[in-house]
Formats: sequence, C-alpha cells, structure tokens
Amino acid sequence: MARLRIKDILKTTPTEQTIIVKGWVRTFRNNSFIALNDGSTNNNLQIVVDFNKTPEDILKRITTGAAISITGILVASLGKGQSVEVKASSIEIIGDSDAEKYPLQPKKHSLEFLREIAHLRFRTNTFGAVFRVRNTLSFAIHQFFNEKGFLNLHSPIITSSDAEGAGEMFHVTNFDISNPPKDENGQIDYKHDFFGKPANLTVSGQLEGELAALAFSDIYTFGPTFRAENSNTTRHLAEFWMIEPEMAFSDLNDNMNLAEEMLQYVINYALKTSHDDIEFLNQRLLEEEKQKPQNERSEFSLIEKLNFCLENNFERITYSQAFDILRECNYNKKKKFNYLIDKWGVDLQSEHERYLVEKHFKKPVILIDYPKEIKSFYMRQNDDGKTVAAMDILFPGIGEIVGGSQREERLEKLETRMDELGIPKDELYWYLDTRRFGSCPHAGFGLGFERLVLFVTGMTNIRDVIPFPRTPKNCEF
RNA sequence: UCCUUCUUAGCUCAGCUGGUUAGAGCACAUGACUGUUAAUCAUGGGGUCCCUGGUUCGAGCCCAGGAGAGGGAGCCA
Repeated sequence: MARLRIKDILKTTPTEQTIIVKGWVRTFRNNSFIALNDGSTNNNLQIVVDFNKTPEDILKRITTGAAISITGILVASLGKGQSVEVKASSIEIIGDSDAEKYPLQPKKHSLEFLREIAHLRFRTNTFGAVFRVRNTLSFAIHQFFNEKGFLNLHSPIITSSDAEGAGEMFHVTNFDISNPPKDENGQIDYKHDFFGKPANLTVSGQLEGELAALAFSDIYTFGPTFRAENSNTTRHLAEFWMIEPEMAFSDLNDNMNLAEEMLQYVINYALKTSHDDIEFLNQRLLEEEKQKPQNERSEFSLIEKLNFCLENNFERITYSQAFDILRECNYNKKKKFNYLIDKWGVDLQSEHERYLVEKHFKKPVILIDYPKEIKSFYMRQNDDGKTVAAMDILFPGIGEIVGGSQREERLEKLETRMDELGIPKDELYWYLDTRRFGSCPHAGFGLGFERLVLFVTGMTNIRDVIPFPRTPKNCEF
C-alpha cells in the first residue's frame, strides 16, 4: 500500500479505509494523540493511539521531531479541531528524536532563534508556510511568463564584465589566493587565472537579457544574484534571486503594465493556491499585532493588504510630481524628515518613499522619470534632457521591490552617456552591438524575489524568506 | 560601514539602589490522569549571568575593550 500525503488525507471522506501515512511528530498529547506533519500542508493529521495496546517502548519513542510511519484506519474525528483522524493499528518509529536534545519544542520560538537553526526551522508552522508560499510564487512567476509567451533565459552566473557598476562583486578565481602569480609590475596576473581574466559572480542578468530580447522579443531570467555589499538590513542579502524580464518593441508604459500585471497575477495565484498557508500567516500576524500598542498596529491584515493590491491600480507618478508632493507636505515643512526635500534632483531617501507609499497614497506606487544623474547609464534619456525613463515600484513595508527602465536604444546617446560616466565602451562592445545592428526600443525590470515573498507572507526580515540566508559574516549551512 | 538597543537555564524572559543560596513559564525526567488541541496536576534535575580586564570589603548589576544578535540608516532588488 502506498503512503498518502497528509494534504490529500485531510480532503478524503473517512470510510474506515486503511491507510499508511508517514511524517514527523509535532506533539504527542495525553499519551494518545499525535499531531503528525509531513510538510505537504500546514495542517497536522491527528493520529489516535490506544496506549493500552501499544508497547511502552514504542510510546516512549513517539517524541517531538521523530519520524514515524502509521498504518491505521481513517475515521471521522470524535474531538473538535479536526474533521478526520487516523486510528493507529501499527506504529513504526523510523527515526528517533531525543526529546532532550531536539531544539524545537511545541511552543512559540523567536525568529532569531530559529534563524540559528535554519536546518530545522523548515519543520515549524511559520517556516513551513513561508517556504510553501515561496514555492507557489516561484511557480506562478514561471507560469505567468510562459502564458505570455516569454522565453526563460538562463543568464550566466559567472561574468567577466565589471563595467556595470551595480555594486561590489564577489571575485571568482581558482588561484591559490595566498600566492597568486604576479606580472613584471607585481600585479596579480589574471592571464594565468581560470578564465584568463578577472571574473565575478553576476550582480544582474540584465545586459545579457537585453541581448536575448533583441532576438526573442520577450524574455525573462529567474536566477541567483550576488552582491558583496556590506549591507546589514532586513531587506538585503548577499545572495538573492531576481526576476528580470526584458521586452523588445516596448516602452516604459508597457514596462509598467507588465510589472503591475505580473505582481497582481502572482499575488492572486498565491492567495488562491496557498490559501491555508497565507491564512496561517495572517493569523500569526494578527496575534503579533495584539502585542503592539494601538497606534502601532497596521490598518490592514495581511490578506486585506494583498486583496487591496489586487483591487486597486498602482499609483503612477513622475519623480517631479513626487518631489512636489514631498516638498509641500507637512512632514517636510515641519522638518520631520531627516533629509529635507528642497532641491530638485536629490535622491529620495527611504523615509520619503515610505511617506509616499504608506502615508500619502497608501498603496503601491510606481515612480518614473528620475533625474538622470541618480540613475544608470543604460536608461533611456527623455526629451527634457534632465530625466531618464526609469521606474521604481515601491511597496508598503518593503520599499523598492522593482527597479527598471526603458533602455537607451540610440547608439550615439548611449555612447555619449557612457563617456560622461567613464564606462569603458570597448569592454561592452557586445552590448553596444545590439544598438549597431537592428536596435529597437526595449524595456525591462528587475524584481527582487525575496522582497516579493516578504510582502506576500507578511514576514519582516528577508533572512526569514530564503532557506539559508547569506549575509555579511554569515554563511552557515 | 554608521547610529542605537540587547546578550541571565535547552527556549522565552524577570532580577530593586552593587549585598548573603540568581528566579518564573515552557521544555525535559518521574508519577498520576486518559478524547487531547502548546492537555492538566504533583515532584525533580538543570546556570562559564557572552568574553577579557578594571573599580569595590563585595559585581548578573558600575567602568573600559572585544565578540555576537536585533532594529534603524546608507548601498539596492
């Protein structure tokens, strides 16, 4: 007889059929009731043990964390709290778990503690829900782009281009780093390195994505990205996953439409497909909110917040409009911002972004047309000579979740800008070739996958939505 | 990297103005009970008070340095 998954058992009508189920013990109450979980769902299956007919040494080994196999009959539950349960006819201990040493207890643990035992935190309700939702979102993204006819491109993880300037990079080498070969000037001689030149882990697949978009029209990448920044925040990782679509024959407007449609699609998909898990996370947050003073509680529950995003269009405004709103707002006039908004052209600080999203509009905001000085070289220059066709999508509680732009497709404009910023054109000849041969308007963006998972799960620390977070001074597991 | 808070039992935390043997809940062990929902009740074991140095008759508590963690900022996704 085949083992059944708990998710399916809980949906089955009980007719006293005999089944086999395997999983890990969450709690064992009253010497009679096992809460069994196999990770297929957040809900546990209750196993009823007749302790009078079960050997003492088996009962003693049914401990929190133990892996067990149950053969029994599926019946309607006599107790409250579950509709079906399994009356065990035989119990096999597959893997013991010493209750005194097993760190997880049937009680609430702090997220900080669970982060230190990330190898075991999958077995908790919260992280079970988080990583099932993460899986659902990942699948939804692929499905969304597949339905739209986008080609999934595997952009390289090791690159030799360091011309992009998108942050500090991790160096890739097979040199003996205590004794690398040197040239006649005493400099490290990369000619003898594995690739014959310096190489790094990618900080973005965008440039490669553009090359493919100018052949396949619509592509997206979904892969790991690495930044060696010394960032210690709740929304940065040294290794994270990014989704980067790129569309040929498209402008900034198409770009905004795609990003908004995609975010709404995957949120909607998660709400429907991962309903139980999101409901659990929703309850978890409500409990947490009860601990807070009234004025710090959020207006919306997690599910209300997600639905709100589906029912309302994102607010679309230009940098200049945002600048005016911020300059004229009471916060600015009363000097409540740490950084005053006074001169057009300043970069917005996160306190300003939060004001716009959380206080002024109270919904996701798409900011476009930023001053060119504060944005990258590849963004398309607007006719005003001051701004570029950039877009950032800001989410409540998360901040920037998407950063993108229409790309500069005009060779001369692009080269001029690269010269101004001192970006070596010869190293990026391949990028410029797309502008030499059959260039066309195109646009794309980068979506931080973990930031999306943060938003949908209502978690607040990005280290809790990736299985094994890599951050400065932390590369455990 | 900067600012700030924290570090006491396996976990979550209390510990007064520096004072004698450092506590609670949960977990664990033993027993009772047996349709429980983080079961309940009784009993019990469990401590490098983060580390190093200093002040003091006396330091978990004060001072200096260090390590680690949380929150905020910058960089960004």
